[in-house]
Amino acid sequence: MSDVSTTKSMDDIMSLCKRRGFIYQASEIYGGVNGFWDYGPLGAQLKKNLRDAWWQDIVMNPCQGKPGPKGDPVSIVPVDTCIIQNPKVWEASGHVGGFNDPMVDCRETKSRYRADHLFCMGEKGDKSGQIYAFVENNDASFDAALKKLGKYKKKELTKDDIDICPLTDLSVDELAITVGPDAKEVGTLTEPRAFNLMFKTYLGATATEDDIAYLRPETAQGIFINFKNVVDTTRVSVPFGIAQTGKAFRNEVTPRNFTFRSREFEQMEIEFFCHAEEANDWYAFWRDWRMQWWQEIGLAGENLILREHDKDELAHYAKEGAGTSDIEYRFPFTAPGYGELEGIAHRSNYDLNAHQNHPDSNTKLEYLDTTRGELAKNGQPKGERYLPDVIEPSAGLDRGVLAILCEAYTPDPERPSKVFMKFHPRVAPIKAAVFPLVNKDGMPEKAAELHQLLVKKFGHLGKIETDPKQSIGKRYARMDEAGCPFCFTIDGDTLTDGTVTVRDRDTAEQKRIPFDDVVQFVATGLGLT
RNA sequence: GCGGGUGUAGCUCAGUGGUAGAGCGUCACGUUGCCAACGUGAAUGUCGUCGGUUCAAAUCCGAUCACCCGCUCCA
Repeated sequence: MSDVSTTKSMDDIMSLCKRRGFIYQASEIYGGVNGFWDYGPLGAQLKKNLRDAWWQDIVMNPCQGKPGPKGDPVSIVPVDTCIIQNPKVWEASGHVGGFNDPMVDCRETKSRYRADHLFCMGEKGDKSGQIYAFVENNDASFDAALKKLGKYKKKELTKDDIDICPLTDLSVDELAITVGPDAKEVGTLTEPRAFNLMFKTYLGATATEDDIAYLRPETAQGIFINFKNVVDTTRVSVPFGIAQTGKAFRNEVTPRNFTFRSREFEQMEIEFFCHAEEANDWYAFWRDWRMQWWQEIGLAGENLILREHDKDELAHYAKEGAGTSDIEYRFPFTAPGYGELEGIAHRSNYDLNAHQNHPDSNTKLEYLDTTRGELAKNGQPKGERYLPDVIEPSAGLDRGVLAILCEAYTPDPERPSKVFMKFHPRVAPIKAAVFPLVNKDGMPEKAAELHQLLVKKFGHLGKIETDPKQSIGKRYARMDEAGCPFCFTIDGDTLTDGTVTVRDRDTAEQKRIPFDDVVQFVATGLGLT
């Protein structure tokens, strides 16, 4: 395998992220806090640029003008919903149940099981003998437990000779005489412990159990609960999408792999609503276009893949739909495997249905589609009421940033910095740099002039750097590590013949262009023309 | 949550019981004419944290926190 990702060291990338101000450990001066990361000056701009690129290509100019499956323009509107919502939102969505799975650990085999997936067996009528646990719906596990029980009892046992009960029904004393699946010793299973993946907080100052609220574990539900508002107040019609970016929070059991699995993270989500008949086409459309988008933003190589989920790994809401695809990136820490950047899920009408049917919501969420239904006497369709299906392209912004950092990291022993960050110009935090060759003879003044010009023109897209100090090579090297695509150098000739040197980050090659062409050069380089 | 590893300057790391170091980076001044040039000078650390052993701890012991790896988990 010749891919570069396996030769890149995550330690080196993390070290550069710290050294150059991309990403810091959160609360570092207090020893850090597990699962949280702060973005430094370059990282914050990089992240904003990625978010802005998404916003531009999803909300402002959906799919860059690419028409949908039927040839119509893609319609998307934005929202910005709260991190804290009525807790009933999370009951309806299934998060309050699903995010509270109790787990059991085995001290002997170091295995962990979902407590509700474990069952145990003992000989009929024997209240004191050892109990043997096995994994639900796992014949091998069941047979092994039965065999161990038989060996313990020193007789052949069959299914008819045993009692079975859920592990969660066992008392502490019974757990102490239980042998775990795959275990040899008795009493190695821990008591079931709840792993609450949602962050809790309390509304109001009294902080009683009645005031519990949750930080959202995904931004999607904020969109679903506003579906009716958007339909009622905006001139949208199905098919259309609602998009938002924002923070979400999950109390991950094991935050790991730099920012890849953080407890606080930012999502970029679209919920695209369409008629069930068209859902499969829209699913394929979004899946392919989102893949193309990540490629265009700089993840063009073989480290990016589109992977269709197997049936057995589909989430509960996706069972009925066309499926789920992941756009995955081969990170240094996952190689040769991949880690998820974005999931495109066909959620059918699971979420709208759940909210409509929650006993306390009491709101009809059905959409009246006036383009469907039988024709009335006047020749107009009578309309059809339905809960739209949903295609959900849900991307992790922090994961996108991390993938871009990993992809951009390019070792190059030939250059002074030994490494440069090959960001796509669109996401590069520093768009251009202007340097006087030396800090005298009118060059700094000329450089300041060009710098101001570029700031005025491109400053809204990212940082325009300038620096009159130290040697030119040192300044180039710094820009290499920051991933600045273009450096313009003012020298003596600039003052006489009106040209500047432009240095290309990726090739380190230099050429002279007229001072007056610099703005156009940058515009072209950033893909603005 | 389990097991293993790591933790010393911004980064990479040396330092195995006796006055905290190096390289690079950063900053200042000078110099400098296209790839971390050079000269001079400077700043930066409760050696992750807390406790213990000791006349004496970066060093030994314990706990704890964070990160990395393997499990586990992952809407």
